Order: sequence, then structure tokens, then C-alpha cells
Amino acid sequence: MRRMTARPANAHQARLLRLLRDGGPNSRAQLGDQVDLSRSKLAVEVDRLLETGLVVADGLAASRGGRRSHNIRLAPALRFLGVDIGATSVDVAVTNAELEVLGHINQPMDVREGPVAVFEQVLAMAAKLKASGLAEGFDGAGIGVPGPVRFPEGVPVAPPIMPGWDGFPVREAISQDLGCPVMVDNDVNLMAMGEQHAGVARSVGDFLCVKIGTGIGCGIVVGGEVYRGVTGSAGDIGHIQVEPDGRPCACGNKGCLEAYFSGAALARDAEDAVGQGLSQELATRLEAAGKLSAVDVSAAAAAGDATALDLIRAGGNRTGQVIAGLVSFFNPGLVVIGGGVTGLGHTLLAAIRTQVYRQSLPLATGNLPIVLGELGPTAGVIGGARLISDHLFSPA
Amino acid sequence: MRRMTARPANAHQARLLRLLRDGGPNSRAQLGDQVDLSRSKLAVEVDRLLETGLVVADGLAASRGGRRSHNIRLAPALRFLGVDIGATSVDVAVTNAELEVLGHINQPMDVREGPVAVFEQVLAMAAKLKASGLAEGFDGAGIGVPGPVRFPEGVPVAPPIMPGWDGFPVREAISQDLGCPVMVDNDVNLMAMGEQHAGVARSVGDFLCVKIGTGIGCGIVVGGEVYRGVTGSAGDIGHIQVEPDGRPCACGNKGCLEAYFSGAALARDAEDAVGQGLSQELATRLEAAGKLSAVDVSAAAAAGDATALDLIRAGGNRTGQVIAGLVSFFNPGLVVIGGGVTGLGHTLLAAIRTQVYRQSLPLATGNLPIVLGELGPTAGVIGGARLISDHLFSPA
DNA sequence: TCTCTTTGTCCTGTGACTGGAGAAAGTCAT
DNA sequence: ATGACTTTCTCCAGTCACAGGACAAAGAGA
Repeated sequence: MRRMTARPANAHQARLLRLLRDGGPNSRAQLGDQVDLSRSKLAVEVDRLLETGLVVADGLAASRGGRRSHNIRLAPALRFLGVDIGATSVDVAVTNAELEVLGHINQPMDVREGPVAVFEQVLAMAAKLKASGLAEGFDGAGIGVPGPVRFPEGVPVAPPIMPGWDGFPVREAISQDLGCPVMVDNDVNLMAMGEQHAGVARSVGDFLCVKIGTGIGCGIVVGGEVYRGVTGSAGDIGHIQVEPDGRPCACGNKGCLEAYFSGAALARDAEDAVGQGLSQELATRLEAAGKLSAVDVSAAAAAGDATALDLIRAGGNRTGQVIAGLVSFFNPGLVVIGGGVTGLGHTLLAAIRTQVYRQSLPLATGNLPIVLGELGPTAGVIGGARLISDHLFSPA
Repeated sequence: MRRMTARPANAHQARLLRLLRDGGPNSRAQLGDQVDLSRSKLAVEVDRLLETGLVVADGLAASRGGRRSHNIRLAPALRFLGVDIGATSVDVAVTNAELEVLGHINQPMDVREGPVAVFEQVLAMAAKLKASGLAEGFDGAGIGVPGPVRFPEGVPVAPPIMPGWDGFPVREAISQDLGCPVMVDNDVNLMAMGEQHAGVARSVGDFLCVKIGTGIGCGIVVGGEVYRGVTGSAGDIGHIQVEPDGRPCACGNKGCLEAYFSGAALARDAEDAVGQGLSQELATRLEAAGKLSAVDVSAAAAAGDATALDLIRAGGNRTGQVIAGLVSFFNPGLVVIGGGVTGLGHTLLAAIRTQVYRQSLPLATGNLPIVLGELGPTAGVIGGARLISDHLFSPA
């Protein structure tokens, strides 16, 4: 099957495509209510979209008291691929043009194996989704990687936790392999876009999206658009100092947030706690596995282990300290917390909230919700689909 | 004289007005090179602007190898008022339509005397400028106040250092008194706009502008536009925590930046140092005046006093610590340092630079200039003029 | 003085768009 | 059912904005 080749010819068409993406199938009349074009003009543009095949007729709409309007919708065969490459696992999902997830696969994988190995696996996962009948091909793909990206070119730059990825032409390469347009961004930015499109941030123009996983990052949305900074490294808050002259961090500095709260730090703290004879639960796990990881702490906390909960609270406090600073600086309308922390979410959230509400000024926190992301692992892949659809649904 | 009543009728005219504001008098042909309109269309729009009186003919341009073009410029009688209300003094300036400062007055004044008293003085200063023949009237005014502002309404909200200003309808009131359009913003944002228009930030789209005076604030410019946050309190970095469980701050928290580095903190530290017998220079000044202020420290430092320099370096380190965090988060293309610190600028700047370059990641600092503002006290008033001209030179 | 370049003006053709007329398709009350 | 009223859709003509060419004006340079 030939995939989507057409692109909107002008801003009106792009606008209509986005309305159909975000609002689902819609009648011509309803579209007319939203776009401020004359009926004739609207009809012309819709007809042109129908000609391109991007949009198809979809029966009759419910009557609004007179003649029933014809529905139109985005072509049901359109498929986007959302890829979220994390430090230790990969998520791949297919969506339709309305960015609804039709199929989603997660597999463990270490980014440090390098781009070639990782993308071999990603392409295999994509092929699997295709084979299961969810897609005949892909019209575009959005890819998130756990590090800074030079956005226009879609190339990772100096990613600390991804040795071997520096300068790898992700966008170019995957576009070749997949035979469709590709956009690449930081994984945190994708999460932010996901929550903005289909999650808690739907109606907020300026917000922060803090992702706590192997590392800690922050997506920044200004006026509905992701802000990436001049070199694409905006939101890199894991190495903000929380303790002058504090713990040494892998980055070479002292007292970084990630030195106190990250997968590695949490594991080390847990082992130390066992060494001090503090937690039977964690000791058992240590004995069983030989070492501890963040997952163990998370599980112990879920089981009610006081030491594990203390560790998470302490990390939440540190994170809250940083977020409090960012809230004072950025004055967002919402803070979303997400990442691989869904299990320990509420303990963590409580600690962060306490810290932010105590430290930031009332004017900034007065009406500031701090909430957990509602999409979990799908935020990233939906964000990926959103990224590429924003690109494709803009004038050529 | 009737003041400017006309406004640009469309985006093209607005564009032309801004080009003339930023580029000075210009020939029609040169304008044509910049706006991508057909000659006929350009001629029509220019003629319409001439009709409104916003723009006037200004002789012949130099030849570019053929027929000489006619110059046009913004009406030379247009006058904007820039007002920068600081914690302890007020700056008022008149500019022409190109935002060149024609006259500038500074007077000491305590904002705590309240809006009525302050604006009485501001209006007197404006009248003085008018009386000196620099203006026959004002076509618009931009006003900066040292606290958060609800921008669309031009009303200060819960300003910590301006008791009595909360909710005072500055924009409305001054607009009445002056008989011209008025816009109100945070003083730090005005400084940022000033440096962007006529200072070091001319060619940068995303930058931070840190103002160190009585308090510490930060102007945020994203994509050439000032970012104000959802409640107008963005950039309020004075109360970011730099030391967990540190010094108590006037805001009720502990370890805030302003608890370590602000006018009051600096004075207290200096007196403490004298108490410890550390500085002859400062001791002399303390004896002479009965107490010390930031100005004394500044002067002592300028005279080479080691203790004073140490105090400034310490403050610079704290500030640098905060800025380092902001740089990681925001990844700006430039950081401008300004405010009432011009005297001790280079010592301070060195301390800040050291701290930022050490603490932030290389990707964010790689090509990041950290510089002193080049406009000094005129940054605020130029920013004020810029603010109102942006408003007036936009489609009605 | 002659040629070439640049600038400004005029004019016409084209394409985008609006808004009305009227047909098509429904709803609702009688 | 039937007729009056609504809503939707299509068609069409009139208007407006704009581009771009032709040409005149004004100057540079040889």
C-alpha cells in the first residue's frame, strides 16, 4: 500500500487536520463553527483534503435540527509509530491518525548497547506490530531518546547515559529504514506532549513535566509549545545542585539531585540501610539477589516497609526542593510528575508537594496543581505520535 | 497638539512601523528588501501610513547605483515615556519613536510610600521633562514596578516589597493622568526588553536577564518574547533556596538567595565583619555613618578592600549557584547581569561565571556568554518605551 | 550625451474569498 | 401526512487583495 504522501497545502488545511486529530470525526458544519471561514471556502478546502486522501467521508452526522451534515474524519488507514527509548527499556506503539494507541509493546533493553543494536530491536518491534495486522505501513514516526537532541536534525548530542549515540543520525537512519518521515526528541519532551494531548495537561498552556526514571528530566511547555533551549538541552535538571559540597555525582560535580535521587543512588542508599540493619524487607531482597535496585526499593515501599518509604520521601524532598526553585522561576500552571515511578507515586507526590508548597511563594503556588501523569508508559509513545503528526499536519 | 491616535491597520503596517523603530529612517526600497511584499503593495501601505501621520517623508536616500529612493521615518514628534520604579529610586525618561533617550531623570524615592505618592512624583518628573522642551505630550508610557504584575490589566499583585500597591490600578490611573495608552510590567522584564532592544541581547532569542538590586529577579525571554508565567510572577528567583535549613529569610523560609545576597544581607554581613575586626575600611565607614549599607560595601570593594571583595564574591557564588541551576533548566543563549551593581560588576561577574561554568553541564554552557548589561540605568526606561511601542505598533 | 541601473507609479489579470440565492434534506407541530 | 421552519450544502457572481509587467523618472558612469 502506498502510504501518506500528501501534506496540507495551506494553513487552513493544517488547521482542519489538527481539529480532526484532536476532536475525532466531525461534521463539516461543526468544523465550520470552529474555523471562521466562509462555508464556500471551507467546502473547497475539505474537498481538496478528500482528494488527497488524508481525510475521508464518514457517513452522516446527527441532526442539529435541520438537514443532517456529512461527517468527515482522518483516513482510518493512517498509522503513526511512537517510540520511547528509555535507559533500560523500549516502548513502541502504533496509533491511528487520532493518536489512539492501537497496539503497544514494551521490551527491556539497555541503551548502552548503542544505536545500531537498539534500532534493530525497535524495527523488529515495529515489524511485529505490523505483522499483527494493526498497520500496513507507517505514515510517520516520533522517537524519544533519553538525552539531549539537536532537534532540527534529529541527532543526539553528547548524551551522558548513551555512550555511542553522540552524533548518530537517528532521524535520517530511521526514516530510511521505515520509509516514512521521522522526528526525534528528548524522551521527557515526548512525555510532556503526550500528557498535553491526552493526559492531565490538556487545557494548560504553560506547564512542567518532571520525569523521574533512571535520571531526572523536565519537559517545559510554553504557550502550548515544547521549549527546547538553544542547544536542545533545556530541562536537564538532574544535575542541579541541591546540597553545596554534597555527595559526589557521576558528572564530576558535588551535590547534584541525581546523586541523591536516581536509580543508582536509591540502590546504594538501600544497601547502606541494610548494612545498618534498618530493614528486614530489604535485607531479604538483598540476600536473594546479591544486590539491590530501585525496583526493590519500590516494591518494599509498596509492601509498607518503613525504611524504603523513608528513602522515597527523602528523594521526594530533594526533588521537591528543585521543583520549588523551578516553580518560582517559571511560574507554571501545572506540574506533572511521571516516569517509572508509578508504584511509589503517592508517597513521592506527597513529599514533593510538601516541599514545593512550603518553599515557593504563595503567588506562584496559589493555584498550582502538582499531579501524577495519567498516561504512565503510554505518555511517551503518544507524545511521539503527536510530535510527528504536528510535523505532518503543518503546511509544506 | 493632538497626540498619536492612529494605529496600524494591519500586520504589514505594524511590521513596517517596527522596522522603522528598530532600524531608524529607511528608504522605501530598503524596506521592500525586508518585507517580501510587491512594490505596489508596499507603496500602498507606506502611503496609508503617511496619511495617518505616524510616518513622515524624510528626504532622499543615498543612491544604490540608480535613481535615489525617498526616505521615510517615524514621525519625529512622537514621544514615549519610560518609567522604572525601583525600590529606592525612580527613573523617568522620554524617548522618540526610535526609542532613543532624549532626556532622563533619576530621583530617590521609597516605593513604600505607596502608589499615590510615587505617581505624584513620577508625573511631576514627566512634567519636568515636558517643560524642558523635550516633548509636547506623550503618545504612550511603559512603566516598570519592582514586583509581580497581572500583565493584561497592568495591576501589581501581592508585591512583597511594595505594601499598599496590591491591586492598585496602575495602568488605568496613569493612563487617565497622562492621557495616553500605558502598559505596566515587572521592572526586571523591562530591563530584559531594554537590553534586547538596544543592549547586549540584540541578536539573541532566548536569554535570561538577572537583576541584582534591592532584591534579585530574573527576566525570561523565550523566542524574543518576554515570558511572564501564568500569574505574572515568573522570574522571581530571590527566594530560591540555596542552603537547605540555612539563614532565615524575611519571607519566612530558610536559606533563600536573598537571605544571603541582597542589600540588607550585605549590610548585615559587613557590620558583622567589622565586629570581627576584619576591615579597617568598613570600620571607618561604620563609624562615620552609624550603620552600613550595600553602597558602603560597594565603595569599599571599589577601593580594593579585601573583606568587601570577599563579601561580594560570596554573594556572587550564591547567585551563580542559582543561575547554574537555571542555565541547566532553561539552556539560554545568553545570561545578562544587571541592576544597581555596576560598581562591583566585574568581581561579581567573575564569581558568577566561575560558579556557573563549574556547575552546569558543558552542553548548556559550551557557548554561553555571561555578561554585564550594557545599558545600566537606562535599560529599564528603554524597556518601558519598547513595551508600549510594541503595544502601539501592533494591529488594532 | 548615451547607456545602464534603480526606483516609483500605473494598470491589468488572476486568484482567493465572501455572501446571497436556492436546492436538498431534515425536524416538528398540527 | 402535510406544511412551515431549520440546517446544510452547492453554485455563482461580485469584490478585494495582490503580483507582476510596462513604463516613466531619476540618477550613475563611461
